[in-house]
Amino acid sequence: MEYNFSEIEKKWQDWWTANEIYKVSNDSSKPKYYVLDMFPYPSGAGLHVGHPLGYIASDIYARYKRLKGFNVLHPMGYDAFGLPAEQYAIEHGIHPAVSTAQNIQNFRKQMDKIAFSFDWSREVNTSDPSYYKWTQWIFLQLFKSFYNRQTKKAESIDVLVASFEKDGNEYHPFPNQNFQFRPTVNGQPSTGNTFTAEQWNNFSEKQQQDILMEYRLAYCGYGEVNWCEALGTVLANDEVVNGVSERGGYPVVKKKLRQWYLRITEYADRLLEGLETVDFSEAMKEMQTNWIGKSYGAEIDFKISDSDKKLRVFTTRPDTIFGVDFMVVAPEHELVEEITTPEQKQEVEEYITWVKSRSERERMAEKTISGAFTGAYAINPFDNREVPVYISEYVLAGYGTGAIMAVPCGDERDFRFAKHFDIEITNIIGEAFNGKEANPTKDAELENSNFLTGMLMRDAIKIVVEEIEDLGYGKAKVNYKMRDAAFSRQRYWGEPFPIVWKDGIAYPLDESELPLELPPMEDIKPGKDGEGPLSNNLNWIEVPASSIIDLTPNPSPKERGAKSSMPGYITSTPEQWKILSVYAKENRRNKTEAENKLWQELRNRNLNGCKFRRQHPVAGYIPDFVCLEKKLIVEIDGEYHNKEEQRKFDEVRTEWLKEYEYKLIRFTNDEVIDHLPQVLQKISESLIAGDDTGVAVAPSPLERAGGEVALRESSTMPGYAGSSWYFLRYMDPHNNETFCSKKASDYWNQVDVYVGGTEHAVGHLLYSRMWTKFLFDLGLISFDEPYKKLLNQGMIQGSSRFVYRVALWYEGKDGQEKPNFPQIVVSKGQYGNYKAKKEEFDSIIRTVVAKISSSAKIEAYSIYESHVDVNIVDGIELDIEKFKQWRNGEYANAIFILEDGSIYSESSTSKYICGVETEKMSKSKFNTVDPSDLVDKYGADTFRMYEMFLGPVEQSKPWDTKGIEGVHRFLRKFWRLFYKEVATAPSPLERAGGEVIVTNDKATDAELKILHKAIKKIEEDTERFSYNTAVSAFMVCTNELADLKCHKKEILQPLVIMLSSYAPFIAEELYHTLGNEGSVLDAVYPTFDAKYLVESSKEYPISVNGKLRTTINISLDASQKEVEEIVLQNDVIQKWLDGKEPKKIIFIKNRMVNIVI
RNA sequence: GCCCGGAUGGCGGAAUUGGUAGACGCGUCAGACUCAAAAUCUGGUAUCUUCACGGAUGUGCAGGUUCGAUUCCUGUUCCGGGCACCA
Repeated sequence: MEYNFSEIEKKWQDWWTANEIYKVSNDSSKPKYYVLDMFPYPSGAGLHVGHPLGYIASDIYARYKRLKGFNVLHPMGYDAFGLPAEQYAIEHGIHPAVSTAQNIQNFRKQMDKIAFSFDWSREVNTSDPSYYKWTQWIFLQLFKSFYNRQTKKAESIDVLVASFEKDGNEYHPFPNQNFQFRPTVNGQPSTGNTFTAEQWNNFSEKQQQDILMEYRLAYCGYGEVNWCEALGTVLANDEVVNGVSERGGYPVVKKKLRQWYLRITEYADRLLEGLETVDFSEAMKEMQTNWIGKSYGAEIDFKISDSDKKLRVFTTRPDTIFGVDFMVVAPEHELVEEITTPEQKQEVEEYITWVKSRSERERMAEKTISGAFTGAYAINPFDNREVPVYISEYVLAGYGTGAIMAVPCGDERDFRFAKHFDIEITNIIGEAFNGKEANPTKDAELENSNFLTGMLMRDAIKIVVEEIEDLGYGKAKVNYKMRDAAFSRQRYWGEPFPIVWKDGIAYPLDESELPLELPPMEDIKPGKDGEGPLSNNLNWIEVPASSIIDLTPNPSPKERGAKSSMPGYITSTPEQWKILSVYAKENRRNKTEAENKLWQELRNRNLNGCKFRRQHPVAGYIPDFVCLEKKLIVEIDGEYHNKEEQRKFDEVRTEWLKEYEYKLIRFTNDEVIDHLPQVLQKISESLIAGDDTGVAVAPSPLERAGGEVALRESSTMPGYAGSSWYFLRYMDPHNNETFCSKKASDYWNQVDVYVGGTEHAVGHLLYSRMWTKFLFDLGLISFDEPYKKLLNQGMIQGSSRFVYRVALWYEGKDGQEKPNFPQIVVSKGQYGNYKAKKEEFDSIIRTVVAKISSSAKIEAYSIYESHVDVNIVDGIELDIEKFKQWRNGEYANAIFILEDGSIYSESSTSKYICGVETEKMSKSKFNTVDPSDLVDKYGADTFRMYEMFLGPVEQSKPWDTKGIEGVHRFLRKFWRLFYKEVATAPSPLERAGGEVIVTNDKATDAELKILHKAIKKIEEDTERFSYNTAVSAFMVCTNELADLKCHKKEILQPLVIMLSSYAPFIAEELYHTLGNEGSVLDAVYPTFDAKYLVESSKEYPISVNGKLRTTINISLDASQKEVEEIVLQNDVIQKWLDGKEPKKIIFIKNRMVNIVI
């Protein structure tokens, strides 16, 4: 029988689904194992071959662990909030919920083909209210908590309030030392950053709340963002290029906006300590450590000359205090304005304006020195030396105190700055400084340094710090590079904050009001003054103030009878139409029985003379039937609608259509088929009612509240909110009482293996580690690190293919390309000639042009590289016929100059060779490969094994489809160990007569050796995620068994079981071929027995002076002396010794022998 | 600019602890089967040199440590990832 993968894969996929083979219980006597993939963002582009790499790796491991007797949790879901969907909505008018639902369906379809052992009953989606209810809930806990530095954990804010009431903030100073606390009590300004219990009790509510905000783990503050006025929106650093927006090229400036933050800095030390308890790569730990950036140093205050102001700097090198030649302050530092002298004012302001347009990335990456002198001088507290104060972009406001003391002899940037501004450099390290470049050493002896002179810098640090503290010039300080995490986005498509503002105070919603659902909005555009799009939705954003005080639930938009400011159109915009009409056409083709039945009645104005349209786009939706005049939509719920996610989708749709003042009625499939007359009656009634059923407009909240209105937070949460805790939700995905029951999290505990890319090294991984620690502090879970082990998967890069297009210019055409002239493309080798042997190539082009037109004369020509779809290139050879059809026949009439310089015709023997380059995989580069295409062609098993065979999981590598055949051949060869194949038969049909050839004969030692060698290798490799070598071990052992013509069940069954984690379909089929009942997933992993691999001798490599000269077979029992004798007698060695005595003979048992002469 | 990775035949890669560099697969060449093609099977395939045996060179580049280095150290080049609103 032939290995018919499509039949086999369909068969077992259905069988597994029917038997719910992947369903995992929280209740099992087996030990647990949790294998998790990083959340995918369901992008519109669908999966490409890079995505499944990690999923296959984790799937193999999950299946392997199951065979090893574990209860394995291996879930999948979607990180579905995000900017791309919102951007798509803005550009195409398709609601994010809709495009996201479509994308998810597409992802799921693609994933299902690859046979992942995901327990889909646990699927989560961060944009689903039943999920983000708990994201909001955790946010509220963060909001209601502070970090108690005494107990080193998060605690309820009530604890803090109680402490304030009793002792003021004596025991809990403000976490942010830069915070300037200046409330007035009874008209008197307070001093310092402390307040007493009495003061606290006398503060107004607003004052108290402002103070508490300084402690909350989720708090609202102000932060600088890249603001683009023209787009009315905030931009990411990489969306800003040279001071203008990447999209549109509009100016971008820094702007302070109100932002929510997570006080992750409070967890900095614990995040560092935690790294010691987890199994992450050293590189990963290093990246996180560097990100947190803990450094020890000192804060020193410098007085400003002729002023009462002080400039506070942070330095890690207080030992260089006598080498300070100038100060540099961040341009946005609040002191700048106060200390700048009138003469310098203009220069400073101009510089600040310029810096405002620079992204932080640009500022850090900039090599060119820039800055401006403020005109002010700072006084070194130790020697009273006055040094100039500059501003420069290389000092960032957010790091340290936003000001540095510059020591040009010890710091490279300071040195370059000094050179640029001609500042005299003080040398405090003698010969260690050569005057040409700074020397950042800590090991030089200090000179010119007052009381430190003669000391080693390293030792001086401690002494200066003590001195600084004693003299009151400053204090020792631990600094972190990490900043609090900005937690709000001025976007629509994210979790709404469960916060209501009134008189500048943030009130949390009552937990019973969660989830606070994202309201449907038709037009997603930025709000005013940097507010999020939600601020435009007055019906949602405005809340009666009374609802805060008594915490009564707010009426839903539905209850309020939302009415939007709808634009006039009743059907889709041209843009929407363009996209949706394709789907609509598809839907019309694939009509169901019910749809057809109803359509026959509705068409031709059968019902009240109203015209119905079928699958006609309305806004961003395609209703089954719509009567545009009466604004009535009729939907039929087929099987398709029974799915959970589809229902959600439908709810959104209904909500939306209401906004358009459409009415929607819905029937089930069965109703239409079995009760058509009743259905028609109902539609008819709705049509009549439709005449006067305008949506009632309820009074606005403002009216109801009698003018007392509070506002919801208009920002939404960032992408990492939902993904910071999702691993917990999988444990208990349907729980309506809590985010995850303690019982479930106690059972599943930490994620044992977490698979994902290094691009998440410092973002997602740090945030989710912090959330875990927080939930642990509150006692909600019993572990404080989410991921026990991390496996980093490499990226799969695209392998782009190029054709070389000749652009011709003709005489008299003014540098214009002649229209209607066939395209000319040249093969890669000829493109090489164009560069190397121009004359030879010129004559080819002339010949070609002459052939096309005798009159055309070329003035000049040049050649451009142009991406071509990798899927129509076989390796590097272009499929010319497919290429001619590509992109609607853009190249249909093209002339191809082949590798040998000839012109392509049907009888050509030469080929068209494409250029190759490794680039990021992206649609615009035509180098994406859809896994589904490969699965269709070779089967999921082949695809899975090939992805693993490409190379180590951790390593990035370019994708090349070419090698997949080899893996496919291996699976067929493996198949032939079980089934006889008449290879010489002329057709597959005739070859299919082969029968099962597995025998129950006793295996020979040689066969057992092959088997156990494979068990050892494959088990070890699987255990350490070295899948490429494991696949290779399968190949080796299959080749060896085929050579021995071994068809014994004793040998084959263990192999099938091992193979099942890599190629589950073929393994399941062959497992049944061997006569087993049940699924191979529940088989037991074979046990390795070392006794089959015992060797008595080894073919030793013999080197002379480290160079291999020969090999000799020597018994493994031989002693060094015996080995020396054997080796020295060997002819080859004799020759190399050339009569000399060896100085030394190195013998390492079971390894090698080396003779040193 | 800063932090983290990576670099081995024509290609993807192997060498797990410093011990036979190139396993396995692709590609390619030759052969078998076939009227032919496909499929399948067998064998060769780092480079240079040699009729051959063999020899020399070779793991981005330049050094170093070692009896011995793809592996350890120093420097350096190029490529990839991250740098806080892409996820």
